[in-house]
Amino acid sequence: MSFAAPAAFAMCGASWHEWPMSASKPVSGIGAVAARQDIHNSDLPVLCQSCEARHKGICGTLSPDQLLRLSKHTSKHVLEPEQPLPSPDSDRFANILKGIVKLTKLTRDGRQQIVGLQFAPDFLGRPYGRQPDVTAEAVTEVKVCSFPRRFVEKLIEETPELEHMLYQQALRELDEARDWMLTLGRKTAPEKVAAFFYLLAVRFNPEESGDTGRATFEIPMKRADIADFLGLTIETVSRQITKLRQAKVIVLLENRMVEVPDLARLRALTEQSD
Amino acid sequence: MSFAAPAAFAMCGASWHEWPMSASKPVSGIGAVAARQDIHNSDLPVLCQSCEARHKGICGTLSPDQLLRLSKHTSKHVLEPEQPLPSPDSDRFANILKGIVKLTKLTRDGRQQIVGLQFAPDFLGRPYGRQPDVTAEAVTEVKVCSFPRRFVEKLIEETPELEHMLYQQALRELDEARDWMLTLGRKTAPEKVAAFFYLLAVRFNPEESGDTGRATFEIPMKRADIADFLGLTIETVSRQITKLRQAKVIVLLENRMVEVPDLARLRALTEQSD
DNA sequence: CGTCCTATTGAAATTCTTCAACACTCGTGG
DNA sequence: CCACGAGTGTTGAAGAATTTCAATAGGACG
Repeated sequence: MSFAAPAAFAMCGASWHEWPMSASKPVSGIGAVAARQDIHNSDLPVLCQSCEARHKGICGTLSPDQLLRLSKHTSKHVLEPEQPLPSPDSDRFANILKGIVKLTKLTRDGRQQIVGLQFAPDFLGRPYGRQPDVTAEAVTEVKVCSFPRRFVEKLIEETPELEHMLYQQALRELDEARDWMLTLGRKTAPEKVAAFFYLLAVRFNPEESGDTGRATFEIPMKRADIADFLGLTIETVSRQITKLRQAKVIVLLENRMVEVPDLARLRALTEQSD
Repeated sequence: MSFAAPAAFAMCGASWHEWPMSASKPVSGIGAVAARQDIHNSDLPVLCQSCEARHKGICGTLSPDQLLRLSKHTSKHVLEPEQPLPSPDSDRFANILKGIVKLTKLTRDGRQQIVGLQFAPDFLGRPYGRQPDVTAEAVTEVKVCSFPRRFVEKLIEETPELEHMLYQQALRELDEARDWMLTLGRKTAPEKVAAFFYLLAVRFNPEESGDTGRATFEIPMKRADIADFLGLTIETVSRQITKLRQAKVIVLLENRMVEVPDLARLRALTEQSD
């Protein structure tokens, strides 16, 4: 099944703030954050009640009153793969409810690097000043809530808990970015591709990441995205995948479905130690 | 001139928490942050009064009372190049008062990647949980104030302004990390080295970074550090520096002193557009 | 003066990219 | 029903960029 984009959405060009707000449904997530667990569904804006991100995400730090005010400025959208989201310094912020979003950077001659992958319930936006030259695009089908930048910034100022949660997310992203810098700067193509699959395996099979087990998952992006993530060419990625398959480290069920029979073996390839 | 390390300091091994606290002088920075500008020097702990970081840094967000309490747990240290600092998840946090600190990551077989460079008055530490496998080392001579992790964490909890400032720093570091990811993943060796020199030129000559001017600065690290920063080998770095010199984009006065006659020309090499 | 550390340079080897051809899937329209 | 084209992925061969290995030079220091 799939969530079809609203018709009006098809008119959406490259810029987020041109989104037809009339087509949007206000919505928000409520959180199961400790301090707020005593809030009942009935206290909340109608559209937050059924929000997929209710148990996590920034909305969990907000009071019912704040949620209500926010929901008045909120719109919910579905994006198809490749559709642009507000760049992190645009005039709208957003919350990912479902799907994967890539943050990319470009050189003048068109070389591209993915500098971040974000999943639900991540917050998308760069409070306080601009983040130069970063573009956000849907990788998979993506559902988001979006809000006016100004409104969220005001909310942050009056809600230390919200800023706290955003700080946590920033720290997490920073950890991930630095992990990836080691991969980009110092690892070989085989290691990079193995690291990518290992990343996916752990992300999508968190329970069995005891390293003793197997994992099955769908590669959520096309080869070009993988290449842009790893700092390689499509061809090199393809060749390395072929080698992993020949070595029986992975089994490709379809083009996108992968089975890893032995996670420990895959992880070993992540970082050659000889 | 140089700040000699205290004698007791010479015994300091790889781990920060073994620092001889008896040899430390309590100290702290006070900030010229708006909300606190009405504070007089005389209200402050003696050692904060002469702190080099007084006009910026995290201490600027603290009340005189908080500063006083903090200063009781604070020690000041001088580190020589290559000396380790507390890794970002150790049990001590710190504030850089002077010098440059590198954050590095290692693969099992010893390949190294610098994932962050920090300057005064940056805060060193990773509140809330661990940052796996990151090491911090002095690049130049470094002066720091250090504090017990627990104490700072408590301070953060009770001071939203402090958390705000740390959030700002995290966002800045994230921007820088992502900028660098583009360089690591998608730029050629000549571009990488040019980007490195451009970074230094802008950092150390911020006034004249109007791109019309010249810049003179000292490369604050050795070739091995540059290589680890750029994801290259020492030899490649050396060769690219030679080429920049031959092309008269830079003039090497000594091994470490660099003059850039035309910043715009250097910047152009940062990202080939043909 | 010898040693250690840092930096440079050259030549060979390797890795990755580039260029080019081909295969597969899916939807459209004849 | 099949042909066509666009989008995606794979594979091969040649070329380019970077690393590796090895040799040398300069400076600091005892």
